[in-house]
Amino acid sequence: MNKNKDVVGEESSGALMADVARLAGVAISTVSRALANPGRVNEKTRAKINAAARQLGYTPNAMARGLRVGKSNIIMIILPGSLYYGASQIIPQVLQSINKSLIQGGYNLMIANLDRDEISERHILDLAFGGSVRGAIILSSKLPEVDGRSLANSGLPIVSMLLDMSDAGLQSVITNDREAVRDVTAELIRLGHRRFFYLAGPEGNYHDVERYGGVLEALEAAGLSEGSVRRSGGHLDYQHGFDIGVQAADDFAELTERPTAVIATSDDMAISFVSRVQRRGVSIPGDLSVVSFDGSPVCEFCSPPLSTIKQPVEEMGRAAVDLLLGAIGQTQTTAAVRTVIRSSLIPRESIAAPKS
Amino acid sequence: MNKNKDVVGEESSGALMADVARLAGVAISTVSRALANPGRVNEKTRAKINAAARQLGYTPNAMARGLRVGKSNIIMIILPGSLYYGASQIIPQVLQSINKSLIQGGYNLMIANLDRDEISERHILDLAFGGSVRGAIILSSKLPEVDGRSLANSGLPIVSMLLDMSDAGLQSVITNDREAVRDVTAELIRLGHRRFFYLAGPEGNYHDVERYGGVLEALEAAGLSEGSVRRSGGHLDYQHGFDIGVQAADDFAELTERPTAVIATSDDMAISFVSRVQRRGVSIPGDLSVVSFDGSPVCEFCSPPLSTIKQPVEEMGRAAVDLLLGAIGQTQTTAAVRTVIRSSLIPRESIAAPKS
DNA sequence: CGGTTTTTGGCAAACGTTTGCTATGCATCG
DNA sequence: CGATGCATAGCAAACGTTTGCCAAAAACCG
Repeated sequence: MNKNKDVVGEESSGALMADVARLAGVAISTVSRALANPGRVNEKTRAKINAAARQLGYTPNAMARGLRVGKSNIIMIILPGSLYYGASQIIPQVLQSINKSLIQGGYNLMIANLDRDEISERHILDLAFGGSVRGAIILSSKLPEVDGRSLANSGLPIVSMLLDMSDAGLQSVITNDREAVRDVTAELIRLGHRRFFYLAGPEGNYHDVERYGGVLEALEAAGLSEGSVRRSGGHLDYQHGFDIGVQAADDFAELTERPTAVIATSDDMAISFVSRVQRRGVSIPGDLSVVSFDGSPVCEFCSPPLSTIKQPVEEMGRAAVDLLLGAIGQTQTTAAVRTVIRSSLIPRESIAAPKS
Repeated sequence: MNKNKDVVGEESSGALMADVARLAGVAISTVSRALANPGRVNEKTRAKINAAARQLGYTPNAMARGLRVGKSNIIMIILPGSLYYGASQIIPQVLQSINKSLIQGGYNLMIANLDRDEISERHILDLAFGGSVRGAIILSSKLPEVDGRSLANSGLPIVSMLLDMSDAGLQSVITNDREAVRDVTAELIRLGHRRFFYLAGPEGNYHDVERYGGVLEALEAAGLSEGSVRRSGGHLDYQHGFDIGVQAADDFAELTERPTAVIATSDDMAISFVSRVQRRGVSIPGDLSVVSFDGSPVCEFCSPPLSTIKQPVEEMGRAAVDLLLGAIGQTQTTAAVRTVIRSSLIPRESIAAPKS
């Protein structure tokens, strides 16, 4: 469009390596080596080449490079369903953390959404098999697989996050869901609670299984029966956490012998649940203690401030990237391992000893 | 690794177009045309080719294609700073909406973070000038620019979102910040409020300027002086919304003649502010009405439920993608236009007439 | 049935890098 | 002083597609 006479010889097509070579008075191959390799070219020539490159505003073409070396520098993150829940920032935080680590390693992050349809699976497989991406971080329990192509044998390094998929042969970075819930349940028992209300995620979901497992372990350890806990929810996804909490408040209201402590599998559930039962006159923590999972910052500003188990999202993201980049470096596929990073309870006023 | 004798001739390198051609007994070029072009090849040959492709699990190499045609199918979204705020899901929602629309158009989404450092700017410029991306959606008021390369003259189609950058020549998809705040302020005035407290975003920030402008417009229209509103905040970024609210609660407590209505520029600010002033015995909406901006779902479950101006994030995302893909189709760069999608107030219990 | 048009398929040249191999220059060594 | 080695630079062949151009075949027309 606009021809500016000065230093930036901007053609609409952009400067090529050949242009740089010409300007610097060397061969193309020398330019390539000067820009990428370390000591392969004379320091003086390199300086000349760098100057020429800068003057032309030269940027190497990533696709040409990728084609030649057979590698891309793009990592794909496979997200299940929605990117956002009610108030939880888990996924965005993961994204942020992963992206940051990736960039430091010279990689770029591409988003892939794995919905329940075949289209999105095919899309992801095209990315994987089409050489577009160099590795994947997956936050879903289902590996895309269509028409005999499966992400599992794409040859790509894959790391699982949040879910333990080491059984499926994937390096997994997870938190100690079960243990964390067990500990907080034990603490509630220690405070004197004997009847529990559990707000469940989708039936069979990894997190729900683990977290509920934690509750049961604590009950058993304290000699309490499985009947001490009532489940609510179980049919909705985590992204509908608010709805689950609202529903659960209704369920709760109908109970004759009311539990004294609530364990919610996500902050969203806890937040909407608390809001609704308070409206019905239930006092927290007077009548009911509440604790939930995720560690959303907003919990601090609820009334009362909500106790929550904080997931170490940043650390998990970093760890996942480290593992992935490590795997990219190797030729060997390392045996699947679990990397567990501990969650920790942030105790706040929503927990107290039961009244009676 | 494992050689399976059956249908999936999976070499570690993957099937090539040449393999498909050989299996189908045609030339490479015919395969290319059969897979991409519409009517250029006989229906029967095409069927044979499709069968062969499927049998081999063939996936075209995206980088080779990209190199040849000089185009990628990746769109980059340039995000300023953090991906997550306190409880607001604006950015994740944008991401989700954009990604969804993009995939339908056959494009992929790459994330680029524009921090305040030169590294990230350079990174983005490399992406833009290196042919990696086909277009960009930017959520920042600053266009990356380093060493004479500037995103502005990268030749890429760019669409701005949330911020009006039509002055800088960018198509912009925005909401009516100013008007929405003006209307809600007017409504508060109508209810009888005369003294306002305004929780500000960072000084000079587009959204803050617009929203505060809306307040002032409403005041003026009602014949109230600019002194009717006190500002608090202004030095922190939106991502520290909770901190702003906490701070503002302190400021508020020190005022001798207290405002009766609060207008917060983000839900986060409102949430933490409300939490803190309630603790000091301020009753909402009895002593103080509160309204904020964003429309975070969590506002419904605050006590009292918070009135908030809901941004049409999904729609804006869709619109931005439509514009971008439109611009990609054209050779002409269309003149910069603003696309405004209206926000709307979700009225809840946090607003009432002032006491006296 | 020869000539003309239309369809269909193949050849080979791009696209912009990287990199193995070779050529050159220069210093070092016997 | 000739031979050997080492550093540096250049040539040209890849990488896996797409596509302009041409050839062959088929269909159509007079």
